[in-house]
Amino acid sequence: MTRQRPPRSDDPRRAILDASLSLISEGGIGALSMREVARRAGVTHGAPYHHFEDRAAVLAAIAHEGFGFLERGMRSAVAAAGDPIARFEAAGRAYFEFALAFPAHFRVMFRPELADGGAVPTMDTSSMGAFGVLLEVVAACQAAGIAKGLDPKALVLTGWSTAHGLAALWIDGPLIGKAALGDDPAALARTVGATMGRLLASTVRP
Amino acid sequence: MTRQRPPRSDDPRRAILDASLSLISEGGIGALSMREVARRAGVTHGAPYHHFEDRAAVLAAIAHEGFGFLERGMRSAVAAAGDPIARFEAAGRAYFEFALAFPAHFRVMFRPELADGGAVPTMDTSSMGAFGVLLEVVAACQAAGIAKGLDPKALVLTGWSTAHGLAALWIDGPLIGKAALGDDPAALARTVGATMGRLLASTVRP
DNA sequence: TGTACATCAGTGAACGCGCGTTCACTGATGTAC
DNA sequence: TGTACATCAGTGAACGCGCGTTCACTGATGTAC
Repeated sequence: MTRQRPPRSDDPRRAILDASLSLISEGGIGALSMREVARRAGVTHGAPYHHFEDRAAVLAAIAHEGFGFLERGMRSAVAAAGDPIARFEAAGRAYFEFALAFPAHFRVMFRPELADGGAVPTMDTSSMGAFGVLLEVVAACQAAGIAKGLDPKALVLTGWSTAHGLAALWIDGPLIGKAALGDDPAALARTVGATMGRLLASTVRP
Repeated sequence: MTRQRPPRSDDPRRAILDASLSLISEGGIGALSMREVARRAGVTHGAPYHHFEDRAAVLAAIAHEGFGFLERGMRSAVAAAGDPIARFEAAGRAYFEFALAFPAHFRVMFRPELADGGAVPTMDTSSMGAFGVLLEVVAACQAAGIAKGLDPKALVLTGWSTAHGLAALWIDGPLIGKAALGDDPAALARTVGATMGRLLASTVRP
């Protein structure tokens, strides 16, 4: 049988993506330049075009990878949590932790207008996985008597907004109230998660 | 007494800011170019430098203006609302409505890394006004027996994150679940606001 | 009312720069037989 | 094992472009007296 051909060097495509990600982490999407990426990857500026058609294709690849990471992170966090409210909190915290761990992916995923016209998958299609996780979690909450009177989709949107807002505030600049609440992101996530959890728990009449 | 000298033309500084805002609304901060601004304002590319020292100064002026709009919007919305929970909802909705009404300001305010190094006021100082509004509202809630057991600052952060997240998702691209929830922003704000309000209300034992 | 001056907004040429992208080419590494 | 060929990653020169910023200058509009 025919062997798979081994990569000729250590995955040059990956090297270009990684250089792009570090550039975006440091200076935002605007700082992503194909020439600087090539410099960081230690090649000449023509080389990246062997792996990506153009700059937009690099952004599209990053967004695609990011949506995958996000969904997998949320799924495994939810699976590891206990009761329904804990699962809801876990989903939100996984979202936030994804943003912390992959800030460049996060930035690209939610700025489609910067991708030069539609190369980045729209959230309506690509994010359905992560959206679905939240829907399942909310359904489990309501089956357990939590927040029974509320529209499940409204609850999903509220939870998503909260997690996204906290992540965006953290990533895009000095967080409001950072001084008052501490600048430990894990603590912030715990604080907000616990607040939402307590609010949900209070909907259950003993 | 000496008359104030009337403006020589119709506020050219304003014209430059407005051209910048429309550019940012359409293509993000990256689309703000001094030369394109001049074109839109109908002047040559040297003219804007009579009114702003450089590109970063334009962004700083926009951010400053935005923080003012935001605080005033939240204050008047809160003042017009009734009971404490309604005031909390009103503050969050005013935040979202500000982002809808002034998307370019909103983008600039929360992307300090793009302002070329600190010309944009940091949120820790400039946003204290809006932050203070939320703190007052939460204090009023707790005085009325709502969410008594929760840390007020945690509640403020949670509310802020929710409003910011909804706004960021709306502005930065196709909102998750837009298809499921409708694409009317006012309805979204009502949905999320009402959800938070119901959660808060359920903390009150009759 | 008239004259001298100051200020202001805008002009247009010029600077140097980094960028995205293309392209003919090189050299190394693999496969087929 | 040896030879011919294909593929792949990278090279480096070249293209045209829009950009931020500077600067000496013009002309209109105001003020002082």
